[in-house]
Amino acid sequence: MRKPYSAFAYDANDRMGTFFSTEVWMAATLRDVASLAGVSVRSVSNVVSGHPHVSGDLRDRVERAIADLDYRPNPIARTLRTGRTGLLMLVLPEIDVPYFSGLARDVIVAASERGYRVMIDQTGHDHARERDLLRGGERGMLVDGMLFAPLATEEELDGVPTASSTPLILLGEHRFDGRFDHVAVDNVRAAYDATTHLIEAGRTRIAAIGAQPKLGYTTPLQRAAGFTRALEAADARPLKDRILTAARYSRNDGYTAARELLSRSPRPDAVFCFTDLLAIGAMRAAFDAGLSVPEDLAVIGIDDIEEGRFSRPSLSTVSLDTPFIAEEAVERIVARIEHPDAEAREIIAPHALLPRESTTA
Amino acid sequence: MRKPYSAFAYDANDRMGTFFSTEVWMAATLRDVASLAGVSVRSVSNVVSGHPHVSGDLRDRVERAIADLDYRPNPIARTLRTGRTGLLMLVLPEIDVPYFSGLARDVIVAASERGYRVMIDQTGHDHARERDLLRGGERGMLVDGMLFAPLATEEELDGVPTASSTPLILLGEHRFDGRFDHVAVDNVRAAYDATTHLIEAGRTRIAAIGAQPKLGYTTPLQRAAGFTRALEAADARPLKDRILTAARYSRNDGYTAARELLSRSPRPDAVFCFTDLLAIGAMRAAFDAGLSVPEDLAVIGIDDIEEGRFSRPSLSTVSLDTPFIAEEAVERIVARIEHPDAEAREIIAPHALLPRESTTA
DNA sequence: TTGTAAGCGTTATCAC
DNA sequence: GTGATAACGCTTACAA
Repeated sequence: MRKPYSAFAYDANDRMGTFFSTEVWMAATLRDVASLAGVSVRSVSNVVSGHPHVSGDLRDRVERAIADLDYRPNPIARTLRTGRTGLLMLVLPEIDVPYFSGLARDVIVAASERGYRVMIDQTGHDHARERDLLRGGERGMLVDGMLFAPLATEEELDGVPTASSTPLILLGEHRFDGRFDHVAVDNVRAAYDATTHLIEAGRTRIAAIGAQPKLGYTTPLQRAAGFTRALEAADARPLKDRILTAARYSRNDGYTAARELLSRSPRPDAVFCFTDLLAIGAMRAAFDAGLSVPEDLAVIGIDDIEEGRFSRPSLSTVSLDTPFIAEEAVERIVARIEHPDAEAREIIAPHALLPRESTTA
Repeated sequence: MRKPYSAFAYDANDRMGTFFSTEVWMAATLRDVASLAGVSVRSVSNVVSGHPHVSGDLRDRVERAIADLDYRPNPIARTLRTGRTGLLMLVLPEIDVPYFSGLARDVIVAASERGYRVMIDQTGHDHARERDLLRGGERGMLVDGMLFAPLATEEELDGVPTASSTPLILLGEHRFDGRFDHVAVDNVRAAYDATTHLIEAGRTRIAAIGAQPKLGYTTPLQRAAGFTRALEAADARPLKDRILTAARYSRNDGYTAARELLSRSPRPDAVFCFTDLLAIGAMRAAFDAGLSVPEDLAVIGIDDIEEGRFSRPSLSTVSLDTPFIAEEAVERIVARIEHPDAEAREIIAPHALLPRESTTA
């Protein structure tokens, strides 16, 4: 039974009265439950919030009233009072990039295990938006904590008020300055491992795709560094202009860059793509140019998206363990919400080289 | 400048006093702004909410105070008062299924253009969860409206209180009973078109993948119906057990089902998959069996996910126009939030056959 | 153990 | 046009 409400016979202090035939239904409140059960709001609140000190008889009466009225606590009112929303915000560039949708999935699951729900914010590479989010714009008050995954520049991270603002966890970047909790990926090492794999497969003319045209994003810089370092370590003869840019890390950007690459002479015999999506595009470009992978061109990416396990050939890659990242990030943010002054920590997520057909067939 | 707060010298009614050296900072409230500007809270609220009746001088004073205090309105308090959260909830089975992450992306964009933000709820095929969401569980009060995309059964949709509950838009199903707004896909027709395309390509032993093992989900039933109808219309000789089940619409389910299919004799020469993801898996199964697509097996899906445009061969499919669906769904939900009693409408999203290499090379 | 009442930060209803 | 003040529905001292 839900409580009826009629405009001309409504009394805020005694809404339980008679049954009116009307179309408007009001949600029951604590006070309605209290007055139906003949107890105080305090007691009802105790029952609802699972407070320990309630006698069995009273609890029964209250629970019956709750069922009768189909009462559900209003989360907004509760939040205004307690300051806790039970909401986490996950900020990422684009939800439909497989790596990020996979991460989102894992974050949602991990959060729900700890009683939190997740709002997703797509920045769409909008820097003003990212900065606003970091400074805790209007939205800040709506969420208990933020998981921040976009490709951010170091400058962007500076000037973020560290105390006072919404608890924040950085995801994926590597540089750690002690201000924010940080679940990182060892990008330099991941790129190093991928490149070394190409070298060990006997490739000698190795290029890369994924540098950013102008902005100082940390991730691409680190992956480029790992690439270069691996070539130096192997004493490989450097290709001219060996790192191509890709603005968006889309399949199409990989396609375009690879086509450019394949028109060169001498043609590269291997390409390390900063993400799997770029690699997928690169492989397609090779086929369209009449080449075969890996015979003419070995291709490797980073991310281990499922698409690469089913592509033809299957895509060699470096797996980034998103379940670990998600799990750890949620655990950290929950800890920080409870202890805002705890020291910031950095956690490095494991990664693993996964050789598949695109480099080893 | 942000307002300082000190435990031993704090006065709720005059928090502007002196500057204390302390670590705890409180967010400024309307009253702080009012007292700094020397006006009433009412006037500040007017300015903040863009109310028309405010004199220029007063507005200036208030705006300066807002800037000085770095004041941001508290969305929770505003919500408690107005009943509007500015939040939409998008319910879907799994965010990392490309079709749904694409839809989510488009919904988030469309919502943000209308001043709404989006919470995503992953049901993970949990029926109890879906039902609870539909009945407006605790979460209901947190959002202004719900966009419901999971594969729901008809029984599930019955027993949902239609008035009184959170505004609801159904996405993707076809049956329309006039109770809920509905942005639908003509699943029967889409499946019919895909199947007819295979027939016209000269295929004679056509199978399908994607029926659900037991539950009465609407979408698979409709796609199966379209498939059958197309074969009947063409007077094609039916294959025995021609529709295989796939519990989750994953690449792997497509792979498994296709492998079963390809071991039969006579072997099918074409397969219609209820989704692109199943089709991707089916293609890989064909390659692993030493067959080629489309020569030995033509493959077509539904969804038009980007992955299919880059796969080898590229995947023939039926495009579902998610931007249209998202746009329309958000427009409908916003309209319904504003006019709860408006008559429920059904909108059919367009679809289009996209023949590609997997059926026509 | 349970009741009373004071806010949480807004918006909206009254007066002026 | 602007100023006091009462809600919105909940949690939680403080009392009993």
